[in-house]
Amino acid sequence: MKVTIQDLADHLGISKGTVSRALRGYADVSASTVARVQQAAKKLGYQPSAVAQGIKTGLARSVGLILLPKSRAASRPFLMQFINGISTSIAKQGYTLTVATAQSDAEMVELHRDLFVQRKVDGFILPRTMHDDPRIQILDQLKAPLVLYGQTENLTQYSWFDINQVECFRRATARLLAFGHRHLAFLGGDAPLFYNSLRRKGVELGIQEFEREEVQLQIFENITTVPDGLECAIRLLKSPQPPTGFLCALDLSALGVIRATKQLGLIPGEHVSVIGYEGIPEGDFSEPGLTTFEVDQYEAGFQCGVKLMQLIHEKGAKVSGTLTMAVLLERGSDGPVRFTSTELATFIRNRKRLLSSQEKLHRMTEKSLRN
Amino acid sequence: MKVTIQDLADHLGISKGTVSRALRGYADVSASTVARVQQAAKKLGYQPSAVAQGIKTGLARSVGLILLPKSRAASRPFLMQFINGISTSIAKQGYTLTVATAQSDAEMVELHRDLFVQRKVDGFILPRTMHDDPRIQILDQLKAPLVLYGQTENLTQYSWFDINQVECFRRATARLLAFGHRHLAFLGGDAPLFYNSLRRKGVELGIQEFEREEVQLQIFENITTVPDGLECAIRLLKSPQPPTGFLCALDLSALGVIRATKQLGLIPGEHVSVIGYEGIPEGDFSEPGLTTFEVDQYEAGFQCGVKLMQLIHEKGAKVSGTLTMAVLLERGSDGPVRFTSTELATFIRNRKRLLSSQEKLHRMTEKSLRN
DNA sequence: ACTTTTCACGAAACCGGTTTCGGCAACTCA
DNA sequence: TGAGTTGCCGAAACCGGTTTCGTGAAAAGT
Repeated sequence: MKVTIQDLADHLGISKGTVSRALRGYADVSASTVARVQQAAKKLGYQPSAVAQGIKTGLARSVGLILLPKSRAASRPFLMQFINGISTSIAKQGYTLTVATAQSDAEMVELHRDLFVQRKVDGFILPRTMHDDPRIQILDQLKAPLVLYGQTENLTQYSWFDINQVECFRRATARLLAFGHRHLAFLGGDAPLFYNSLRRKGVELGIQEFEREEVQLQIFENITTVPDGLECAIRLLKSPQPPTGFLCALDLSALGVIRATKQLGLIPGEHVSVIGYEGIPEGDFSEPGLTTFEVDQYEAGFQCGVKLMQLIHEKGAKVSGTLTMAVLLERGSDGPVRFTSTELATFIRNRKRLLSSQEKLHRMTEKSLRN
Repeated sequence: MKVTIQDLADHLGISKGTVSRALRGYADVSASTVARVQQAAKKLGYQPSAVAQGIKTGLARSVGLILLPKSRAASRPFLMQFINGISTSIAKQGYTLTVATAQSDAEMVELHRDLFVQRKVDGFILPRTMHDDPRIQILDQLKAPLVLYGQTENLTQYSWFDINQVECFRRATARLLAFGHRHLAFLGGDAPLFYNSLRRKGVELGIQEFEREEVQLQIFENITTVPDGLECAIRLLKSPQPPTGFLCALDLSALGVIRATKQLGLIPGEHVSVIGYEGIPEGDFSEPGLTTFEVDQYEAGFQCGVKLMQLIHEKGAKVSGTLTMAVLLERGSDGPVRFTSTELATFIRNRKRLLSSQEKLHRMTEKSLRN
């Protein structure tokens, strides 16, 4: 049924060793034999079994990517593109991508170990790097090749790829300051993940560089979902000194902030400014659209794949790190400051009056135009 | 460095054959030896190489999923959950998921063939089934186990899992009819994909079952993106007999319709009704929220994985198909009919007057309440 | 007590490739 | 023409497991 190297050798009347050498491109095979073998291989549809090859070479020709879908509702809109990037970059060398999911951090570490000792994969791409990432520790022990998508401590020891998130948030901060905002809030994401420190650092850097006036900054962490962002923003906006500019580590929390803004009868982008990070599609469907940094996940996956291939194949290859930028999508959720913090607080206190009268007028308008 | 079965055998002073039999659970090994072997395996951290195992068993212990990311901007929000479902269902049997991407239909077919003849995977899950799916044809030739996520012709020959999309769209149609809509439009998706026929059939069925009054239905195809939906809806709404209810095969096109509605100064859910399908997160962020059918992609992946494991392991296992339902998320984008088609046309013609006066009133309101 | 069966394990073949080694034939060079 | 190269290929070892086969010793049966 399935054609093996022995079948091919028998068909050609030569030994399987010669067939193998011919196909692997060894020098000590005559050009004519190579041609004959290649032709016959194509004719019979022979392709070497990756499994059988792996046993001698010690390589599975596969790289691992282990995901942690925290909740069943979690959506990763760009996973497809990240996977696409990895897959296309490693396909050139005959590699494929093995994807697995873990339900907890502990299980995730185990999975990495098992997949590597079972030789199901030859190396790993580690997304969502943490502080003192336990995956790195175990893979170090096993001397498993790895590439980080993100940064961590001791960066010189590993290959990694990342967006310059510090710079992104520095620019976002400078942007809001240039718009005249003086009361800012930073809504951080998952505290244990390394990206969070970087984004916060960017904000702090942006404020530090700004020397014209005094700036107020409030910092929060673990604001990772829309409800988180909504709740946090409501609380802040109802306080006596509400921020007029929100810097959100995640688009999701930024969308929550926008919702909060509207619930209070404010217009996002006019009364309050919001900037997010990631570029998820939802950001284009909120009203106004979310100003955010769009990350090219295909490129990220591609670069991680390239780096991992280097580590696996070029023995003694040195590790390398790469930083790139995300592009700012200027949509409508931020803009020149309209109110000072104090004015905003007053405005919000009057929101009920505003809302009810607006609604009345709206109804009147429509009725008068019904036909 | 890496501990092999021979190392383990030497360490215990027994033959590697016995070690293998002990670990595989053969009967002809004494209980005491089994215990000793298992203990030593755990102590030395021995795990059999999947590659080496595969050569004798002929199995790679991996299943394939090949994706087609049409454009680099494409987002599949629930891919994560689909993958999670597959991965968890096959992990029990020691299987992992191999994911690859193809850039064209032809490449996709090739990839399936190559991955199978190279024995990188033991079977496939095929999402997004097409009419006369070329993947199925080639995999049939190779006698490769496969499970469809979706339906196709000759369904009795394959294992498959799907949402009852006919029923979903029948219900959606019945819902709009019950709301009093009598002019409907169906915005279909990718014409070559099988789901499109099913969803259209559901709409036609819903209308057919409705016997009270005459119903107008307009059908369109290949409306797969937000701009597609926007453009199509604008055109329809500006026509002399605009539909008052839109049935969209895809949430994305439904979101486009909602945008169009607003551009024309109409209120979605009041002046015009829109229903989508899939349950993408963006649908919750449009205003109003999109009424749609939410598909449990985790469950879909899980069931596909289970079925594929059966095909691979239980030889002579019979194929099986499963239909389940998606749940209707009733958000704000649909509701009781307000205008007949003719009234709506008139209303839309007056939209400019409406819009400009609304805006004026809005500005007045705000100014009067500034402080 | 002798045969038969069962138990538990070692030896070896095998899976489908890769890679080393050795040798024959042709070719080069003196 | 004989010795030394070189080119090309077959034979066989090897990779790390699984599985079959055979056998010695202990247990069971008569």
